[in-house]
Amino acid sequence: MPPANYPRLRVGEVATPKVAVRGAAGGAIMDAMPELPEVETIRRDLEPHVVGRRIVRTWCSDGPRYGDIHDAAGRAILALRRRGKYLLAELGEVGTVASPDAVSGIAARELVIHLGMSGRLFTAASRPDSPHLRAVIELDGPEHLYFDDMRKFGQLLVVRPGEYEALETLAHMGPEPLSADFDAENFHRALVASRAPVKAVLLGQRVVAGIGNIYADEALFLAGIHPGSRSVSRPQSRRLHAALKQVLAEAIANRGTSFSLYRDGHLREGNHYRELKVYDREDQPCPRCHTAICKTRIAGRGTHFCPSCQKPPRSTGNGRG
DNA sequence: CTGAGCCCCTGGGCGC
DNA sequence: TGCGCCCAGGGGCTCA
Repeated sequence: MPPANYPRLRVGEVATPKVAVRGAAGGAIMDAMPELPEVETIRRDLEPHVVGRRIVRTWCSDGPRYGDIHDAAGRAILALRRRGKYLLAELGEVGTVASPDAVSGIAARELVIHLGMSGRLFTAASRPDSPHLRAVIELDGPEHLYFDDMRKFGQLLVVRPGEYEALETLAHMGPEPLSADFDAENFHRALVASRAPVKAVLLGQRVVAGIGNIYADEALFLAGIHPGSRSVSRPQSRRLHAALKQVLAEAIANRGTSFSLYRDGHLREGNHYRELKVYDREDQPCPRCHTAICKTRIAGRGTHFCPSCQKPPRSTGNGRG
């Protein structure tokens, strides 16, 4: 069963990153962890509802992660962008009209939003009845923007555009994996330069942006690379480069992993959840070779891989010694 | 500087 | 049946 007291979305709300999903192995409920595809899905859903609107006022619950958004009041939302797992709402000067000219203008502030593990960002006509509501951004339209976050790992912050001193990860974010900036040769060089397990490099956000635990496991499986490998060959890094693009693009097309909703007492699986090859599939047969999927712990995270398709490197990481 | 590991936080699952 | 421990994880932080 999903959390009984977790607020159900009302009709008209959009994009829920936090939903209940049936674990394929044990029937366990797991959270939808917002990674790049989930955040991008939310961005696309919210964009037509918030861009061009003015922020009338804001409210935040107490806590170090939700303060400092009151400077957003009085500003128009010029654009809603995404960087890695962060949402960036570009805000205009106080009092300026959200005209098409203003929308194309230069932002005066940025509202930075990170959903953490359980954050939900959605628009609604009225304040949702939730014990985990952390922030309200009232707009000059029929709907307001709400941030709900059960586990309090999310973050809201208003900064001057591009000034991310308080956000170390965002300040040092690597290239967007689905953009031309994500260069295969640079990616290979970065992997070779690090002595950390390849999965830890993917999760680090500095070499490539937006990769979380699910898509790290999926991409490494697709590329046939052991997640604990500390050295990758050029062919391997090229496969991983392509696998990351493929996995993320497919997940976006499916509106992200774990987007099932709890309705009328029934659980429905998310669109991309059923496409997962290794994540949360411990002891189930590998879709490629039918070997049982293994689960271990790498970089402090649960890590799933096929021990047959993703063999650990012997010495140099290149099968040819 | 870099990698490893802990911590934050909450609720579901499960062991005793 | 009920209590309480353990787990999940993104990113910030500390320590070696």
